[in-house]
Amino acid sequence: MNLTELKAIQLAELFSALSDASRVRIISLLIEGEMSVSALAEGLKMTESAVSHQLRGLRQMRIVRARKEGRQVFYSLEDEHVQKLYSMGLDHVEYG
Amino acid sequence: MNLTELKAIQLAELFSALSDASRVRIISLLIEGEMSVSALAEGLKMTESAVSHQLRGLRQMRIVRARKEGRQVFYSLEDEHVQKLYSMGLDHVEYG
DNA sequence: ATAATATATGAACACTTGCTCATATATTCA
DNA sequence: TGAATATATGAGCAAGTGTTCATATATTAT
Repeated sequence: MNLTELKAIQLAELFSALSDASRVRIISLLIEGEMSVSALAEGLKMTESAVSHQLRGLRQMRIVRARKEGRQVFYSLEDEHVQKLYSMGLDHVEYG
Repeated sequence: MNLTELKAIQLAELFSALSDASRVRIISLLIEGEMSVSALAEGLKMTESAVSHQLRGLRQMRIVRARKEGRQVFYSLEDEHVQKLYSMGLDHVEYG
């Protein structure tokens, strides 16, 4: 297949989105529907700042999308690709 | 789904296997069949030491398997899970 | 306007990661 | 046995990551 270095880097970046337990947990919540930063922070027992920092990275990778409503910002998954990767990975961890 | 912290960590570890361009390229070569450390090093233009260090990590994550033959060690993918993650990720990068 | 609330951001720091270089181990060959 | 070859490993280091803490920005309520 002779993967180009560029694509190797892009692939690595994509998988990096799920290479941290906090981000995995954020995504696992967003799979169930959109959530505000503070709701995520409470659900994950993380500070809002830490969640916000992670969301920023996920936003830049186009993994999540932000929707502002008043002073809250609701995040949701950008598309179904990451969700598919997530569930395939979970299968591997659970029954692999 | 209420992902446990343990599973979040395991998932993150699994995706970490593919979160670095060198490892992605190693895996992309191993998808085509088993290879010795030196063949990988040459194909990837990496030192054998660097390749060996990465293979060690992949071995510990049970992503690759080692088969010794004389003084060479041939590596191959442990199962098809990672290959599936890889090709799904590649789809996303190429047409996503 | 002022205060309160929700989120974002930057700096700082501890921790991790991936490499190089030197060295060790194992195997084959002379 | 000793030299050569293939791989593995440990130390050290530069670069990257994820958090906290302080502060900034935006929005709403009084």
